[in-house]
Amino acid sequence: MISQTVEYALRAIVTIAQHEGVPCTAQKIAEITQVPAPYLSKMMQGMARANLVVSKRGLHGGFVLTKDATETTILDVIEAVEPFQRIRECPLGIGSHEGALCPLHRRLDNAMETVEASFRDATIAELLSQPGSVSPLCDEGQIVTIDLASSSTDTATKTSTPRKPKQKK
Amino acid sequence: MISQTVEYALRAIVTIAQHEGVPCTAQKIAEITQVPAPYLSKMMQGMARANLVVSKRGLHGGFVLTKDATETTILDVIEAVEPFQRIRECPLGIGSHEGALCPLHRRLDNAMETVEASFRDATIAELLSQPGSVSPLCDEGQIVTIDLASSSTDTATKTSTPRKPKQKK
DNA sequence: CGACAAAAAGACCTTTTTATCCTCATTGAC
DNA sequence: GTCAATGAGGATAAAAAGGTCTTTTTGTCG
Repeated sequence: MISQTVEYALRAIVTIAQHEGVPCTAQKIAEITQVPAPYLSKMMQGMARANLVVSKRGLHGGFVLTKDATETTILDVIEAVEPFQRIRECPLGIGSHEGALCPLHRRLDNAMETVEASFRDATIAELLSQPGSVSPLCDEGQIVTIDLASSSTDTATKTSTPRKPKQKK
Repeated sequence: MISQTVEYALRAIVTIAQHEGVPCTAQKIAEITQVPAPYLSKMMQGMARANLVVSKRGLHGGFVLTKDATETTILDVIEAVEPFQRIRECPLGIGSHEGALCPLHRRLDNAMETVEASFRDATIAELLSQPGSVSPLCDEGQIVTIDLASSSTDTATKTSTPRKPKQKK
């Protein structure tokens, strides 16, 4: 129901949001979110075009949120990578009055409306670490961050370390 | 959000339900629902396997609902053609406790849960013609039915698809 | 300035979904 | 029993989604 691409995009945005202000390279985001790096790159282009993120080239470049995490919604992200499709008129060409859908399509569209509303209502900020909750992107207790020091080889020692839901940098 | 296949399947089921008890051939259903005939055939096989419909071969054969339209839900139809996918565990392998999703995936799954519930709650019967409502499958006021009388020779306004002479063996 | 790091862009490949075709098996009417 | 209508099923094809690779552009830093 939610496409792979949308899933990827949301993971990426959450990751960027977690690093508030510090540019994340496509490579790093890909590692953290486990999204194929070249594909993520491509997606990020779309998100940049949609003005969700700003890209900075060159050394210490990467992606940063354009707006605050409280001002970007899940729906924004979805729309950026593939338009959310509501049913606005009858899929069969016949008898199409604007806004007058048959019971079937009305039902389907109602469900979509609910989802759309739910996603429009959810900001990225709400998806970040919250007290008493599991951390974003599912790593129990520990937030996966970019280790700016160790740049090349090893990736984030993912030891099942103490649960400390505190966003460190 | 709703795949083409699901959309087709629902149109087909509604059409069959409208003809309460009278078998509908794949050909007829395809015409009414504007679904590619061979593709619809394939789908119907799946629905028959899922026990939503019973197929009858031979002359005057076709498809009929297995149960009453009040006992089949939209969700049943969806499940028949492609399983409804909830998020049960973290898509990233890490830190997966059962039932403990991160805020992102919890949000997404919540939306899915709502949709699932909505579809489980909606029976096919509710999608049929209702007083004061637009008719099923969007044809304003008029229900599209199979014309049983004119079966053999050329029938109504068909979209540039002349009946091709079946090659005999 | 020149070397290097990073995103942008676009060509290409793979898998899944959607759609078609053709032959066989079944069934009811006569 | 014969025959024509009808679904079943497999093989194939076209289109879309998902994914990879290479080159170009743009920026930072020494």
